[in-house]
Amino acid sequence: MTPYYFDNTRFLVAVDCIIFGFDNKQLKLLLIKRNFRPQKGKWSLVGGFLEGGESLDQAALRILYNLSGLNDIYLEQLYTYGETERDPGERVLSTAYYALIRAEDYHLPINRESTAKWFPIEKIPNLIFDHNIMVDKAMRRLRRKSLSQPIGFELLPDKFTIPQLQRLYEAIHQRELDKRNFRKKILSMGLLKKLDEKQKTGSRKGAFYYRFDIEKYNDLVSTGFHFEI
Amino acid sequence: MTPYYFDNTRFLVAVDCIIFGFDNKQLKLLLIKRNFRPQKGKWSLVGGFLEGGESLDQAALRILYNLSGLNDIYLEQLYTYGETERDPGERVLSTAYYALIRAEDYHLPINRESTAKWFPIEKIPNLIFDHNIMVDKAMRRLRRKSLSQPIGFELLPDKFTIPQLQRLYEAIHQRELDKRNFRKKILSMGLLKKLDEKQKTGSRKGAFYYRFDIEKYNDLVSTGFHFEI
DNA sequence: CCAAAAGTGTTGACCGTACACCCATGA
DNA sequence: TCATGGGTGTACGGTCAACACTTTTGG
Repeated sequence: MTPYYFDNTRFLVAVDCIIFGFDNKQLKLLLIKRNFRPQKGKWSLVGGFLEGGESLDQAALRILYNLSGLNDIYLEQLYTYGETERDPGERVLSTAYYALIRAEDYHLPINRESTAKWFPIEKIPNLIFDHNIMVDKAMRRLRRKSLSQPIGFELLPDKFTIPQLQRLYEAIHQRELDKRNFRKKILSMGLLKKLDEKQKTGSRKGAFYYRFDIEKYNDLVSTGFHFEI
Repeated sequence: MTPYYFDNTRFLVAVDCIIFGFDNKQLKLLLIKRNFRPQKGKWSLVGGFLEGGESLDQAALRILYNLSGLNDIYLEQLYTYGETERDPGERVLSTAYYALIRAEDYHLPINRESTAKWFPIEKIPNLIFDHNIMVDKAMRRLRRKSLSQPIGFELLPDKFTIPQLQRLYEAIHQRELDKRNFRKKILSMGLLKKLDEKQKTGSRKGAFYYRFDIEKYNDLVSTGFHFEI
């Protein structure tokens, strides 16, 4: 590579991840206790610095993999924060990503147990720098996306019940939904395959499991599809 | 400032602007002929490198100001492109912004006349690097935003007529709209103030001018407002 | 047999869409 | 007087929201 641009300033670039999870009741966020300066000991998003040979997306995947051991995480770039004083230590740009992970897939690595913790989204503590702003933006994006794309399935196990899915949407939108209308709407899209199996925990009667029909989804996407809860 | 992060790689960061304009018929994009290597002579978005003391937003404003002399431009960050090989000259991250400018406000500076040019959005040439991808994303964002926020007013003069506004929405969405339904919808939001003055060019009868009612808009925004065309 | 969650339909209000004719005026 | 774009109302169909009772079964 020939260097063309020698004269220009170079910058540190961080990647910070807003990691959402769902435990069948609450929408949660994974935070860590920062173990280096500045602001050591305060809660923060999971993050790291962009390295020389990797793209931004790759850096986000690396950071998530190091934390969780998971590889196939739903991930989307959110925004890049570029205020000059956002990190009091030194000037750092930060590209924020948000991730959706299935609680069941996730097991905290032993070496993280002491420092990483899930927080319900209504109880996020004060975070370092501009991280609370990032969380707010991620929350708004998740709400919006969940209305026009079936993004919620990334937060649920492979097999799930309609009441489970409804609780997820209620957690994302922080309001109660009518179960008749919800079921009607969801099923009318034709994206769920009903299984012959029932979930027996959580109720006497039991709720049928469903599976997300990814093939039908891809068909619909390719024909310009839009769905609303 | 104490340096905390010495060990990490630093990166060149560019800011590229997708500049939309509207001339009462077509939606247009302002492009420039690149006058430095690599890929000198090819069409490109307007851009520049982020400098030491400025935020990303400030860099975008500086770049727009240098090109147009305009200060109060509608500007929004779009996405940050971080592939390692996106610039064949050397590794450069690029944060893309999109801007909406009123054609009437804009006069090309003399020194740019030979190199900057408006292109109708249906006729965008091949651009350098990943700039066509940026343009596509900006176009989709503009379409989406125009449905939920009255963003279109940024592209029109202070006083405008309903048919003018309709032509803008038709250009953004690339489909024809019914004029009765459009007028009904737009006026029902109560965001337009009718003036006592008519535009006499463009038709025999003349069309009443309207002005965007920013105060009512702010009221509505603060009460959680959503509008669709 | 009872508590607790799953499952099921109907109706009225509202909204989006389709559609055709008159108006004002400059040339 | 005529060509051109501006301006207006109605009716239909589909979608959203509100609403209450029955089913299943483990304890």
